[in-house]
Amino acid sequence: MKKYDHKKIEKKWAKDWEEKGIYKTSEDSDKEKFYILDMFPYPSGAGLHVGHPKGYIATDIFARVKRMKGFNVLHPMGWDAFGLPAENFALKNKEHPRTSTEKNIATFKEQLGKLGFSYDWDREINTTDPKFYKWTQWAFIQMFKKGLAYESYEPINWCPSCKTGLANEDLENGRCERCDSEIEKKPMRQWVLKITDYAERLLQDLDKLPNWDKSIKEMQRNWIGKSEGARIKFQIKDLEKEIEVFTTRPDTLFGATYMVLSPEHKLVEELKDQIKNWEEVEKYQKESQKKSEIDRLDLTKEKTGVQLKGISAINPAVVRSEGFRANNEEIPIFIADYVLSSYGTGAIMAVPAHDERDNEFAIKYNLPITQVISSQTDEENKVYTGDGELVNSAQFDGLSSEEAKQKITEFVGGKLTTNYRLQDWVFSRQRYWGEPIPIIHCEKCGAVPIPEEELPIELPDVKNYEPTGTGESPLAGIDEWVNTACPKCGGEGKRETNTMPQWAGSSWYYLRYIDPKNDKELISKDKDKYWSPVDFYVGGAEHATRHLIYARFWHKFLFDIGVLNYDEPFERLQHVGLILAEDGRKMSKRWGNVINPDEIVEIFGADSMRVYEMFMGPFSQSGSWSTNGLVGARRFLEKIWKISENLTKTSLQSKEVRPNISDRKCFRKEDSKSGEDLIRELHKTIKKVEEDIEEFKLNTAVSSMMKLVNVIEENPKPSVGQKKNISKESFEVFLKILAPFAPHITEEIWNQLGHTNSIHLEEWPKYDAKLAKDDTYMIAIQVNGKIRSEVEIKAGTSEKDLEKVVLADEKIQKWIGENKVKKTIYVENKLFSIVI
RNA sequence: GCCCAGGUGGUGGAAUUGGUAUACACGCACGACUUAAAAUCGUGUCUCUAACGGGAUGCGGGUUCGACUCCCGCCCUGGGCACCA
Repeated sequence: MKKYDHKKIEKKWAKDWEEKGIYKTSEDSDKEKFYILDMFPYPSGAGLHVGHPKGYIATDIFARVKRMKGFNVLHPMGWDAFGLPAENFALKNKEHPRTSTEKNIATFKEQLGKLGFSYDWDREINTTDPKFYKWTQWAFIQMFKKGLAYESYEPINWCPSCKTGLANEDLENGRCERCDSEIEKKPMRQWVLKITDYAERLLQDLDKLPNWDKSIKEMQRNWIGKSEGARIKFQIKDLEKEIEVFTTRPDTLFGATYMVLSPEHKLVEELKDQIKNWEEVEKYQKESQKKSEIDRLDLTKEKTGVQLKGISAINPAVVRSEGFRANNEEIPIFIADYVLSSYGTGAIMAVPAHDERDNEFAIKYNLPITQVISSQTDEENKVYTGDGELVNSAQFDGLSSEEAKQKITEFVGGKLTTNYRLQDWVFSRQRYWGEPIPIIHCEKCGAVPIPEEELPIELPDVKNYEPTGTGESPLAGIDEWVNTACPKCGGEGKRETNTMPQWAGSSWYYLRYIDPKNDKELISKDKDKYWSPVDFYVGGAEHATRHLIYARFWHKFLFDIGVLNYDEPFERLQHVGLILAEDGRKMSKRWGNVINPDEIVEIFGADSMRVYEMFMGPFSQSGSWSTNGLVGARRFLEKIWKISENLTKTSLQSKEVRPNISDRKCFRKEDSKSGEDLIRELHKTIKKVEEDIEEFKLNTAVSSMMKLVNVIEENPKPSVGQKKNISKESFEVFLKILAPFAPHITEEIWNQLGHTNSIHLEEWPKYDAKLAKDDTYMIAIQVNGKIRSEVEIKAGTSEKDLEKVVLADEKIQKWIGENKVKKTIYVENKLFSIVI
């Protein structure tokens, strides 16, 4: 018997497929299209580990099935190659990010090449390719022209010792991870995209996406964070200044007993001369800069704040209610870090009777707590955050919260508004390795976009990747590049030296695969019409909010300016769970627990790895790698190899016409004595595998095929001396459903069985619905919810007939005894329950 | 802390979505083959009990003839929290 030599087989067929180009996508628009996409990888220097391909394997299986079902499939791959690691690598090793990136891509591509993926590499894209980022820059210019890109001073984390901006991830307890210096917030001129203009649509259109994971939609809803409320202005006493607050509870306005500004609020600076305890205030502002938003919002941490002494605000509702002027008309103003400048107006009215945080703060600083919504509990100082009937609210007493929200807002000249937690997107980085922002600054004309015909603005080479010390990008040091003419007036201009964030290219890359060579436009109308949207998008759950919201935003924008025909990019979305190392931690160089797929492919073969990764567990769940577990997948393939060996020995003499798989005759009874059972099992398996793949339950698809193989092995041989336990035709049907999972071994066996075409170009087998069902069932019999016996029935037995059999059952009679049967319940073909 | 997932044998997991809990696989034990080992094949493998039976799906309660599944309250683990990719 020949050995299952995976190395030889896998190499042979990988070469063959490439030569024949069997996975090339066509533009044949008569066929129905299917666009299935993986989130493209960042080609890091570390290469692939066994976790990366999990999602790629699953989409590859799906793509292969769709091809077999006759779809024109687009299944491409590319590289998200701008980003910080390449730049840091360049800093250390003085190697241009372009060269290190190219090397990494080559490594990734070689590794992926061993895993049997059916990508159409003619459509490969790379975000760092000027031909690609020309269109990233083009899209930015369109946004600029529509007023969606603007400049603003935004705070960044600044390390005064490294003289560079830092990501939140590079911080450790508010200190620089590298040099341990304390971080400052430094305002930096930034380009910002007005994604908030799209907040409502991004939220509403989630309803158009029934085939997205519910949890991801929920996370996006919360990220967008819509809340209805009002903006209300509070006068500062004796001064010509106002504080505007956003509140979701204007109905509780009479209960506002103090106000809080975020420490960064610009009024604080403006009121410097009136604030008597300025030193204390300034100190608090500095302290709060060090805290992250997460710390500031932590409900378990004790609230802190400082009163702005010397000034106070007037509660507009109280002051306007004649005869109601109590001592709570004038209220103190605080700054406290539990109020964020990025949310609402950066200022709140505090209602300690009806808000948890305000309540905690009020108790700590001994501030009055005025109940204005009646609640069931009469407990003093108890927070009640629900709606209810107004009390202590002058002429509004007795109204419901809902009515009062509108009436009180009106009464004080406020405005009912909607607020979103979503913030505008800071879209510039003071880095080298990113897309140059195509803007020229002119003293006369301001920020001027570069004329479209001059795109792309290529990233120039720099001598030095070191931070400039001013926080500007290394590009700022290249005078001959920076200094240029203003495209509008021809006068002196300076190029924008900020680059785009790594998210830019990934916000629209999926469109480029559709039309990768188009030099005239981002995408041609016809191709967009045929291929869009992406039918199925698979990737990590860590992208649930940012990447997926950014991409939806760009897509909607491109739709609005007429580039695209539909306003949602991804029809179906599925997230992939991580593969952790055997020790349960993330795979990382740092822990020394990385498993390289090259080794696995070498020892066990790509097919075994593919089958194992799908079999590990539910696709979206993370789990630990186990090389032991992989052995099971390998054994499964070896069993199949063995069955095929027996087949080729004994059955090749029977020359068959190509079987018509929908014809039940092709599963011949002569398979064996129990051929009928085997045929049923085969049809059940086709059905199960097909349905499971559609639902992305790839683990149970594999297990059902394993079951079938066990049945084939157990199946008695038809006669002495003959080793065949399944007919060639039936086995070939099985091979076809296995082919998407294990493309190499199935192709090899298919070839050995005498076929000259590729199994991957075969049609997906159709199952016979009648044969995919059992003809007898075991019915469990319960008495008062406990299983007491079981009976076998033929399919189609009526409930009445079954009841007779059940009640005649000795064991059941014993359990019923003298009791009366109150009720019976029949679950078809499963269970019969008796209640006594 | 907030948002989103998840918790089932020694291990990864299955369970037609309220209907026989532990499919499939790994591991382990015993047996067959072998001079021997590996590989392969076969048998067994949640737990208590001599048995009849009983108990188990993170913990505590509830709804139901019936709960891994639904509801309430806890505990633990993972992902995200806006400059990681």
